Amino acid sequence: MGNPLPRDPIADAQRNWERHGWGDVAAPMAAITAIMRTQQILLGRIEGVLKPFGLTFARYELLALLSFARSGALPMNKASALLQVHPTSVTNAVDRLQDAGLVVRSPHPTDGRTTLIELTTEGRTLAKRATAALNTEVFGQSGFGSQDVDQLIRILGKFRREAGDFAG
Amino acid sequence: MGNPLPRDPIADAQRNWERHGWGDVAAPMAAITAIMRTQQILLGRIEGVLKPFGLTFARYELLALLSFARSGALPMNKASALLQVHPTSVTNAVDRLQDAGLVVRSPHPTDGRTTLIELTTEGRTLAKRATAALNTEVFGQSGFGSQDVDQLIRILGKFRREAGDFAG
DNA sequence: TCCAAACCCTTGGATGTCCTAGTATATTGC
DNA sequence: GCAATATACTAGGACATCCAAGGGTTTGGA
Repeated sequence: MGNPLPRDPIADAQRNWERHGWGDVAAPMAAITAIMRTQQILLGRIEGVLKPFGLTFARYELLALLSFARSGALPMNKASALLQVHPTSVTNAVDRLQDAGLVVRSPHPTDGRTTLIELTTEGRTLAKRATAALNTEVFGQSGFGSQDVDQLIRILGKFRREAGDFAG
Repeated sequence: MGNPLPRDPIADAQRNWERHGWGDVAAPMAAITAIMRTQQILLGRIEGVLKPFGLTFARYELLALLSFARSGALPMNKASALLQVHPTSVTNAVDRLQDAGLVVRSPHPTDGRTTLIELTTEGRTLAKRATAALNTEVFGQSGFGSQDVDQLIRILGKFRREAGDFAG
């Protein structure tokens, strides 16, 4: 699945769009396709780094989120909102993290509907180690120049706000 | 799963990273996380537009790829390489597209190992209609400014080349 | 010539995501 | 106070992605 192609398939697609009379949306199409592909590449790198820890990106994200919560615990619906994934995805991740002994479910003290997810000691330790690995092996050598990083944060931040991700 | 958050969770994460002594990689982490989230938003829009056509993004991509091939047919391994997905993902997509009558498998004329995927007439028609819908409803109103589109294409193009996606 | 290595596709299994529906608990309104 | 509505989580199902392994076909070197 891996050898480099002789030509950029996205640039080719953009030319195809123009050739078929869709020149007005060819550039945004190319930009969006590039985002999809870049995400795929980055996710692959991240999963590769996390694999030795027995973690996937989805589980890592939850672990990291918990590790930054003051108490090390969060309601499931809060985690779902912050991670911006469907509640059932959180249920799934918690099931597996709990099986691995990294988190535990505990009842909410006042709301009987709510379940709290709580980091165990091993969970907290693993989150720390996995974060260190990601920082060194992925974020520290992203391949984006410093100015490009700023541009991405600006452009995508504006996009996310307009898409209704957050107020501000 | 949908109300806007009061604050940008990625900006919060970036602050958390800085607070924990990872200031040197906090910005790339934020940029990468923003790419992941942006991809998720865009994929959601795309799937929403394709749903009425009975297509998913994976199936649409294959259909579109075939519709741009001169002969309307491609070997499966070629499709796998161009779409940059695992061969088994192509097998899966072709199974479903074939069930829907949009493509057919045919043997390669000279290489007995290879299977060609070929568009049917319905497949070609549906590809056209789905592309028109995506152009109008997603690419035509991406929310990215024209200069931002250029920046994204430039930054992500460089990234993909350095990641080994294509030579050039 | 002929057999081992390389290549192509598919099957089976693990994960993750979403949606729909169902159960349990809280909150609201009359 | 009690019924109607809203909220929180989970079970089951549809899809997609990857990896590992298996069976058929081609290629290439001894």
